[in-house]
Amino acid sequence: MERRVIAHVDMDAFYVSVELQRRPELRGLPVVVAGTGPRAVVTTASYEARRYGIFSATPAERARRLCPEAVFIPPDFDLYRARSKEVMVVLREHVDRVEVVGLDEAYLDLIAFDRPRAAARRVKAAVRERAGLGCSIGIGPSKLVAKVASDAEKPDGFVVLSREQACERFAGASPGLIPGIGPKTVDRLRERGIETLGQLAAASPADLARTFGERLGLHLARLACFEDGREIETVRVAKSESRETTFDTDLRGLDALEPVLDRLSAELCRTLARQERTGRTIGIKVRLDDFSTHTRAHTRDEATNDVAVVSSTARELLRRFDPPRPVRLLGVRVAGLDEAETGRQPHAAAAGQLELSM
DNA sequence: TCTGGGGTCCTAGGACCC
DNA sequence: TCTGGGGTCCTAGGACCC
Repeated sequence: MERRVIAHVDMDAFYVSVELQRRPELRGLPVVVAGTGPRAVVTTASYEARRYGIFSATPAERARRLCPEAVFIPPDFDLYRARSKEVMVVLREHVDRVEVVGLDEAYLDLIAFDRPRAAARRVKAAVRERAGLGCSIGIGPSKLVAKVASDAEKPDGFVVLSREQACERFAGASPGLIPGIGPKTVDRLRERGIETLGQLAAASPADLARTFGERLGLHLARLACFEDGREIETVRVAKSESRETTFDTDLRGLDALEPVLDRLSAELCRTLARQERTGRTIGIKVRLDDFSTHTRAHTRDEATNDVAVVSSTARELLRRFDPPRPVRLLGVRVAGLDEAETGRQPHAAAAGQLELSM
């Protein structure tokens, strides 16, 4: 494989840092960006707040109990999006090939630089100077090593690792350190006596394949050795777009749910229309009070972003699902966005029905 | 103390085609 | 009466990421 030099830039406590720029008097205090409703969760916590055990996805109610003195700020995503764009502009001024990941992360292809480390230092300084924001940077031969390196010493980190150094440095860490190995997989690994990355790296790939399936098993074996061949993708095109909402208290019955479905459909279609995108698959998502999540979808022959079509399809899917318990979350999704400009031919079966009905 | 919103990718099974 | 192999498309659920 080609030699590669990749940097991962991770903004430090991005949303909180942006908020602190307009409220500098809060610097050094526990600050939490979180929604206001009874079911809100923490979006970002300042490093001071993290010392109280408050992290992303902590329920806001719990965060308040953990640290009553903390300052709570409702999220302002329009602002974060705007500031994110500024940061990405700075990155692109320094590096040709940039892959943006969400609002606060990016991969940089540094292969063209004689001195990639110096280039990354310049990027870090420029982000601070131009945007007034701190970031952590990791550099490695793959996205995986770069990402883990950027996480290793944040905030304000700067870590360069070879694949071998990454293996050595994190051999004692939980497999959950690796992006892609989540809580469920960590549990399953622990059940098999694997508690560290070193143990995972030492496990036989054949054994892993037997327990986790061919694909996932071999994938885990590779991840444990920090082997990762993913390339930097400078353009990403969304394949689906959705709107969803969690109710402050559970809703029951179609009469209560359908107006919400209509509102979500309208918002979604407005966005799609503005971007001149259409999709063939219309779906709904329903989370019940027991937190079970159900999806239903219908794929049409023609792509659409027509609110009348999306709304009525979503209503029909909901009517057919007929939620058997109180509903906590409702969502609408349009997928298969603009996959082929021309649209597809109807299925033979569907075409047959059309003929019959004509 | 229950657990947001917006995404991606994978799997498994069924329908259907050649 | 017993019945292929490969491929695509679609749906539903689940794991995971930021």
